[in-house]
Amino acid sequence: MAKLTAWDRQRVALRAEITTAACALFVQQGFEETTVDQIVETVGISRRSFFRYFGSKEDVLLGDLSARGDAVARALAERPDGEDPWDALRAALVAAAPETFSDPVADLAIARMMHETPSLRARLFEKRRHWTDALVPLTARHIDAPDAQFTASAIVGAVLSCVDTASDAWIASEGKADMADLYDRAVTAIRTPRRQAAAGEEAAAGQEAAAGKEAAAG
Amino acid sequence: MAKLTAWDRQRVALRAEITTAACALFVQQGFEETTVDQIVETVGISRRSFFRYFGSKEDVLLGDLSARGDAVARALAERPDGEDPWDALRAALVAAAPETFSDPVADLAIARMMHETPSLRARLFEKRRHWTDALVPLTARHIDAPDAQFTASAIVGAVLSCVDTASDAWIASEGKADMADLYDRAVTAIRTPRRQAAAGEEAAAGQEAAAGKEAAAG
DNA sequence: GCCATCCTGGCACCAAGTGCCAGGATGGCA
DNA sequence: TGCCATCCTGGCACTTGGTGCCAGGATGGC
Repeated sequence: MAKLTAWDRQRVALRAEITTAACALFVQQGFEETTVDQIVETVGISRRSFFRYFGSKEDVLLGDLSARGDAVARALAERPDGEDPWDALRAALVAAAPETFSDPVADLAIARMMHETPSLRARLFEKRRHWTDALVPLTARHIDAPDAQFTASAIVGAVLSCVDTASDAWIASEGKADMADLYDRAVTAIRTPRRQAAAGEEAAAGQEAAAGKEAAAG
Repeated sequence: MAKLTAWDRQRVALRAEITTAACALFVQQGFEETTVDQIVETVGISRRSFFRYFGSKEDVLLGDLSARGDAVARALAERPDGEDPWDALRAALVAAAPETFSDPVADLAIARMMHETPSLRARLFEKRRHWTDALVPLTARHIDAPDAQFTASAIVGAVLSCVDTASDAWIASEGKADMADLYDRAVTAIRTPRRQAAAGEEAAAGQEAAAGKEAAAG
């Protein structure tokens, strides 16, 4: 199967070299301040070739993120049938964690950069949107309700939102906090009822309409 | 106070004219397929002036979104002190609803465009990130816990995620569904316990754990 | 009527991407 | 060993969004 030609080796090596050089420049002088021409010059390849290896400057940092999304989806697909959707998603996230949020030190700088650079955030969200598309149908399988698809969308959205919240806190903690713990705390924060009255009202609002009138109130 | 000079009038009128012309082109041939030069030519102004009125092509559609965010923040600030954060946020959203998600027909096309165009989605998320920054401290006020800030982040994130889910469904329904109803259903979907076992485990993870010691666990 | 202020257009410029084409390295095959 | 298809590369030209700069015209207070 693995017939590695000289091209393949060269390609992998060059791709790695570009990534290394680019990351060094990014960390050193910032993402937006680093131009593709600079990267190209450092590595010693042509501008045109760079864009053959990476579709965009952002892809140098976000390239393998799609693969990570696939890993989560694969892990989710293997969860047992009757499992609670939250548990299934959490397990899938953890299963893909070795490549999702481990890595020791230098990743903090990268993470902070993604956190602070608009164009990186934008691409990140874009990739994550594809995760969502893959995750929603797989999650719907864990929900028995007439509107399983809708419920699944809401849950997947909330889960990814919790991942975000956890990431933010993780970065704020200088990478010292534990990601899984932060995630669990975020989920707890949104799922724990804060007042009984509210819980009662929301339960009543549930499946059936409940709205329409509130819309008019606005 | 309102000393409207000829400049002001001209500015407002021109801005509106640009918006109208641009939207027409966008709807007609798509957002990405429409170039700034085309817009400029239709309106009869210079390219340079266009970018004086709108910081980017996307801003033509997303320009007033920051104002909407401010409206939500203002509404949230006026909520009574002891109120449940979810209720407060919902009320704030509804209070700002007249400019947040009313508008009858043509908005569906715009909404769908925002939903489908990557660069628009990106800017949208960017704007919404500013909402978050404004909303989190205002929400923390409604939470009494040692980690109110973190909890508030999680809740605001989840609420906006629900708005997203609702928007998606609203678009999917061709604008026929009721936004407030969809939002409530999304919140219910993520806050309703699906299995008791999971609830117990999550509750155990809860409140304490501010930071620090769990870091070692990682 | 004079002058500061504001807005405009036009120019040059930068950075990210893309399409196209010629040329060189690679590897299968005779 | 030589031949040929394949793949990759570099370079060029081009498009698009966006910005800095500067000269010139309209506006409005005095």
